[in-house]
Amino acid sequence: MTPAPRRGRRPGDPGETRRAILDAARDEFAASAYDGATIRAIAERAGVDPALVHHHFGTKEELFVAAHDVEAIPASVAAAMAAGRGTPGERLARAYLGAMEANPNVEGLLRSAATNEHARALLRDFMQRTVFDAYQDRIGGEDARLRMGLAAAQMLGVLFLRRFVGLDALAHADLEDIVERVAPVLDLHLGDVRLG
Amino acid sequence: MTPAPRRGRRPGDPGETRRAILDAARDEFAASAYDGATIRAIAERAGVDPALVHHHFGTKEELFVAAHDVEAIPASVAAAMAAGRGTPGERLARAYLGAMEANPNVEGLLRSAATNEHARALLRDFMQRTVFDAYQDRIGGEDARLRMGLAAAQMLGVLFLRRFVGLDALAHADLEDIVERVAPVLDLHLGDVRLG
DNA sequence: CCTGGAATTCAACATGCGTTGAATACTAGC
DNA sequence: GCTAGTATTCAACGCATGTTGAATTCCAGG
Repeated sequence: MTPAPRRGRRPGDPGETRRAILDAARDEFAASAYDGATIRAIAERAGVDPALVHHHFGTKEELFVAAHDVEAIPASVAAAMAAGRGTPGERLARAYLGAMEANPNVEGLLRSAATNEHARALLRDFMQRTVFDAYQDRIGGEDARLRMGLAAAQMLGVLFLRRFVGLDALAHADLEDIVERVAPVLDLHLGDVRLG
Repeated sequence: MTPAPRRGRRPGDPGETRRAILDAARDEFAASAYDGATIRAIAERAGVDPALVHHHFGTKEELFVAAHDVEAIPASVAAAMAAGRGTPGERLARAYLGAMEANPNVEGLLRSAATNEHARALLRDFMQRTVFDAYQDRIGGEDARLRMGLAAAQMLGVLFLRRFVGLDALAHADLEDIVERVAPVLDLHLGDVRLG
């Protein structure tokens, strides 16, 4: 009994439609990665014609970039870290693993980075410029970036096996349980981090 | 001046063509992952018509499975580990990281597991049945599988950032350098492993 | 109230994909 | 040496995809 969708502009705020498309794109990219996600599927999820997606966001790559505005993430992670309890490693692990699991952005970006050149560049720049640069001077030593990379690798590998591969041992484990075990690794890699 | 390829069977061993196709498939899957790799590209890489790929290996999924016969990997890894030097963690790290970097199989499987359901199942089964089961009783404790998962996550995350994302700090680092830093993490996760 | 522009759908396009069936060339068993 | 089967290419089908242009409906400014 859904009334046949008619042509032409609708009454109401077009900004809402824009947001709906962005949300749909985030979810679809997270579920199927860049190459697997189709404009048609995103449009359907948003209850909209595929052509409208192009009208608002241009090409598929531009939509991907628009949907993965990662600049907002670091602030929320920093807040979670400042409010956290335990050793630096524990607070880092809880904040980052939590953020990665909660944010479809991150899942979409990671899934796509494994296959798509553009997503790869986006993730690389995000990690290097937005994350690593921010911690650079709070971590001693000349090999600071290598050690940050290894710490990131531990957390990212967990996400990979937990969400993408679905490895039983990790997929069914409690996140706090994992945090407890990942924390000492971060402390080992990073040494004494001064947070905040 | 390449002679126009003529129709019909060629003189010589057809097994060689089969092998060429398998090699091409491995490389192409490693470079572009399951969804990105096309039968046409594989065929071209092997210097062969796309239809021949189907004739020999059936559907694309069947080709993927045939190209990723991972059963042979554990044996070579075990050998590298037995001959290795250093702590258990060091030997594990060197053997597995080395094998992952040397084997296009692994790269293709990992890249594809991020997006494709079938590859995911293949990798999951490989890790659980072929790797984890083999170490199960050599590692103490009830949470052995969780700890193995975390150890695997550290190594896998390194590969992900190094090869897929191309994170500078890891991509340009010497592998032996990484081995030295990953080793204590494995020892931390796994405790005292009895190798061999 | 009228008019220019923005939002929205529809229909279609070109392209690339996995796959198939027929046609041809070689090989092995009788 | 014939004959059944296999290896190989060619041409094509059917489908899904990203993208575009025209048609229609609403909104905002004069």
